[in-house]
Amino acid sequence: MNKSEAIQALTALAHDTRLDVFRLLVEAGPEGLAIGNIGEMLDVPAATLNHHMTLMKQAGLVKCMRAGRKLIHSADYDRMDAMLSYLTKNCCQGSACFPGKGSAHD
Amino acid sequence: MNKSEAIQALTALAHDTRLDVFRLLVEAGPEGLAIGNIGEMLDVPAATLNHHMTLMKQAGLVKCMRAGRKLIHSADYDRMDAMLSYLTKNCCQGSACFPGKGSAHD
DNA sequence: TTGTTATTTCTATATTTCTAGAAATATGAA
DNA sequence: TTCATATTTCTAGAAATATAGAAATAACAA
Repeated sequence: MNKSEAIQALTALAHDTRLDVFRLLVEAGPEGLAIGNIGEMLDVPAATLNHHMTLMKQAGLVKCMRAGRKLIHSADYDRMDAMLSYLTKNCCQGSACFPGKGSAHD
Repeated sequence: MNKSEAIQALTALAHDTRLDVFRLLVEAGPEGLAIGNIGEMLDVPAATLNHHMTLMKQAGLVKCMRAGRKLIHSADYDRMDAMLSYLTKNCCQGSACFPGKGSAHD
């Protein structure tokens, strides 16, 4: 992951609705959720939600597969991991900012 | 750290210049850097840089102390750690998104 | 006090992001 | 094909963020 990808992922999470969506998708696990379901749960109009999902997909934090007429969205844990890893490696010089704690991402 | 604080910290890092600033401050260590020095290093006008520093200070990622006529800014590692911890705990359900890796933030 | 350096505030403009209704498109069922 | 459901695209206005020049403020030195 490079810098602009990391910024994209950070931006994707730095929004109230999008953070809610990501958490829902993490809870939902690999089976994921359809946009319609997410929209109901969070009470967000389809067009607005679609805009946010597009950003998250572009950032790579959300994957999407069609199942019939539903589009199943799920969280990409690896991408999230890569972003956290980028932050600790490139912004915190390894574990430098976590003295005595070590890193989850060696 | 609560959700809106986490979003504030994510937003603070999700910007090209601000991410550069944070990295510079991490490299500089506890001695920190004056805004003027940062502005020279990154070639950003003082007013623009001040705007970004204000956001980062509000997000708690940057601390600031006066030393003579210079204002020394330094990275707040604890805040960064708190944000990463919030993300893994609240968005990834503990170590759920890092199978077999454990967490740096227990 | 006067001057110099460092930073912030004021201000305005430019740009980007957010929101969501309406229309279009895609899928599958009857 | 016709209909219902699911999602996306189009569109436009609203809101937020970014940029930076100029003026104001703060600290210290001479």
